[in-house]
Amino acid sequence: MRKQELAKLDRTDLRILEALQHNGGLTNQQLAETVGLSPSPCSRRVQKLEAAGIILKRETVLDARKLGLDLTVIIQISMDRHTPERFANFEEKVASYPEVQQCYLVTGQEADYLLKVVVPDIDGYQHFLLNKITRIEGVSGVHSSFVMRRVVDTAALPLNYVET
Amino acid sequence: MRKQELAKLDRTDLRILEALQHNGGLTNQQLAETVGLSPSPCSRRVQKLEAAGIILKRETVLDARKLGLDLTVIIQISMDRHTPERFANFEEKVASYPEVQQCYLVTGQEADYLLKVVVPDIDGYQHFLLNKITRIEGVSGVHSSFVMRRVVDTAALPLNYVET
DNA sequence: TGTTATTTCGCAACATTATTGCTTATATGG
DNA sequence: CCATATAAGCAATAATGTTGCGAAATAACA
Repeated sequence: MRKQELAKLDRTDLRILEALQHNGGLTNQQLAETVGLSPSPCSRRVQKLEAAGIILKRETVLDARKLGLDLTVIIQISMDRHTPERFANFEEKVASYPEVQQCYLVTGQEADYLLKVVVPDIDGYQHFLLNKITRIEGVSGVHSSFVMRRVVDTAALPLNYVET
Repeated sequence: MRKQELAKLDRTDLRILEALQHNGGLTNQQLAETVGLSPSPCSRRVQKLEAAGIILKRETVLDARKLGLDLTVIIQISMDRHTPERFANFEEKVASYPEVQQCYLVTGQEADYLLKVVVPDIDGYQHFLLNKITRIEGVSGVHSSFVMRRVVDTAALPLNYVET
């Protein structure tokens, strides 16, 4: 995995990305006005950013509470054997569970994987843990932290670090 | 904070939400075809879902690597005193840092807060930690886990649990 | 610094898409 | 089984996105 080639972006591109990060529902006209451009070059820039893969995808964020999904859990998982096969199998299983919003392979002695899962309630979580996670081969340790308050939750990146 | 009143949604609403979750860039026409509806009732349903707050917002997801943001870190933070003032101050500070994508107040003895932050590299992380996080009053313990691989990363909720 | 080449802009025309009014159909409840 | 309410589809309208092209600005080079 070679070092990613950085695209050359000017301030206008960054302003576009910044605006879209926080409000993906903006129309091209609104976006154009926000960044001080007429609609046509604005649209062309967005197309370029999509073609370059800098804009990965659009997501629609739903209200979990209003859908009866009241429990979010952060799970730390450790594996007994660190073989590529175990890891591949674990990742494949985990990726197939709709409850899993995030799964990262991380450094650290306490855990190999960090997961964020969403379920309706404790019962649902117990079921998920016992019937799905702990049944995956190689899972040796599980530690759960329950989310009490969501202070920050966004996909927005710190674009202030990006060179122009 | 009383129990959230669940909206009554039929299968069509759920199909709309499911489609939009994974592809917020769908046009209303594409969405209508996906869920087997003509464009007008489809548009009206989406408007209702937005008005009801079930659709919270649209986000545009960017490629961190292509922007030179190569390091994602999960930070566990513990506080020395669990007073509301300390917590409020911490949360206010944390919410103002663009590097912070997520911050949750969680249960557990190891940590009070779990953060996910994005920075360009180790240097940037060190700077963030020393000049921002550890300077917040009350922060007594910090443990960092570095993300090596992103297995799953989505905002999509498990709508299979939602009653129709 | 003058000149050329390249890029990006904005206008206007065109194409596509979203939205609204209204009628018809489909459920719901008495 | 009829009355009422809810949602669907069609067609017209409104709004929005997109493209070609000439002008302007910017950058590159002599």
